Amino acid sequence: MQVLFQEQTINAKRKPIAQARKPRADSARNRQLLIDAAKAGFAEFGLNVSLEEIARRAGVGIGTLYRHFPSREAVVEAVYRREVEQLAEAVPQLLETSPAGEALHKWMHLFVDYIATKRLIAPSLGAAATRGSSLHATSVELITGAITTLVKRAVAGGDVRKDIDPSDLLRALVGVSYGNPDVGWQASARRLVDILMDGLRSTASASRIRTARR
Amino acid sequence: MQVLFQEQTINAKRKPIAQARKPRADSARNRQLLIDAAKAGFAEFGLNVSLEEIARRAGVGIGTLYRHFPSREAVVEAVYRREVEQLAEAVPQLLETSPAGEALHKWMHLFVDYIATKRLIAPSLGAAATRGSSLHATSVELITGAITTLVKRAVAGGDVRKDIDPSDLLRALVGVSYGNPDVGWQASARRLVDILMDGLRSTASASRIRTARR
DNA sequence: AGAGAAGTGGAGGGAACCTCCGTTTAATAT
DNA sequence: ATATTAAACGGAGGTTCCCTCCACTTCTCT
Repeated sequence: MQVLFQEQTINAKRKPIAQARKPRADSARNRQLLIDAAKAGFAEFGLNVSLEEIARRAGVGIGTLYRHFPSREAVVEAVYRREVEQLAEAVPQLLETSPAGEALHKWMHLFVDYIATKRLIAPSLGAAATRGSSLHATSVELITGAITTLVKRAVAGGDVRKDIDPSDLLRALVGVSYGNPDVGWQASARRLVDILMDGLRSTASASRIRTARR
Repeated sequence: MQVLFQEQTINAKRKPIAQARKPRADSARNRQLLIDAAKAGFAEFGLNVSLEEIARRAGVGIGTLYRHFPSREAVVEAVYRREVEQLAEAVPQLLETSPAGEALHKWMHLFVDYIATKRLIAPSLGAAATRGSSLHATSVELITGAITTLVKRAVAGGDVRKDIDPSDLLRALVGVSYGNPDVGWQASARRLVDILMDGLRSTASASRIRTARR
């Protein structure tokens, strides 16, 4: 006790300016585990999985979940946010391991998966991601950046035709993924992506399909 | 007991075919009270009012609510259904008490209110009212019928110009009501409705505004 | 008026939400 | 290496909501 007091006196000026200590490793890890568990839970039980089930799957206590995410909506938003980030982060990784054309193709399939989760959680995402929100803006930016990079590289590598506007391609992907809300849409979207990719590759008919300007 | 038996014997052939007895008065009344309470509850507390709160407001037990509506979604659907019915039923009543032009005008304001509730409960209406459902079909039919009648009468009465396509007008109303999801949209929609009505009345510029065919 | 069908109310069991706080653990100081 | 301590953890438990069940009441029809 005396020692304690002495120490305090000696270190009285210890924190003149907040010098944050390194964040704990387990905290970050648990956060990731929770997001993974949430995504899996949504997929398996639908949007109304109990938060306790999510915590159980992540192998953490319910209190931990609530410390990381104060509400259900915060959980949903985190899942969505990470989904978009992964889509963006996949780009360099794909470009490293595959030729540019193939990288673009694979990414387009990832995009279909992304839309699948987005559709699933959209109702609960609610106001957080409406047109105009910062979340929405960030997502659009990240995704546009990703596809632009991929297209540029594929064009540079001669894997796809030169007259591709990345925004048009993105619109095509969205169009392929939305609008058919039946059960088989995901498989259908995948097939359409493959066809789209074939179209991109063909240099022969470069003049036949003409994408609208903007 | 003997009497009982006799009666039964005498009336043995009472129900050769299911002959429903008249539904009880209190049942119908409670149903209405519940729908009213639900609409009020949604407006006051949002879409997640507890069903118990709704029952309380209606002055009935929770059991009664559940007998009438087996699920939350059923409650929401009933509210929506009645909203549409009221919109249709308002027509003859308006035409009785107002000149045809004014009746149309008033109805258009009712329509804005209708959209307000519809927007509120849409998320929970979910699959029940998607394009293609019978609920959706019925609603479109009722509403189209209503506005068509009103327009016809107003034209016949000389209150509005002759070149009005009811479907176009309906589209305009929808356009005026959707698309601006901010807080002031309802007031804005009302102002636009008034302007629209002024436009309908003016016979002078009948050629200036030309509605697209279908 | 009396019988019985139909409807009612609300207690109660179960599930999910969320808070609170005693315990544990990782990061830092010694 | 050890001590210290801020940060994070876990989960019991209070609260709220959901929904079922059934003893009781009320309405309709004879």
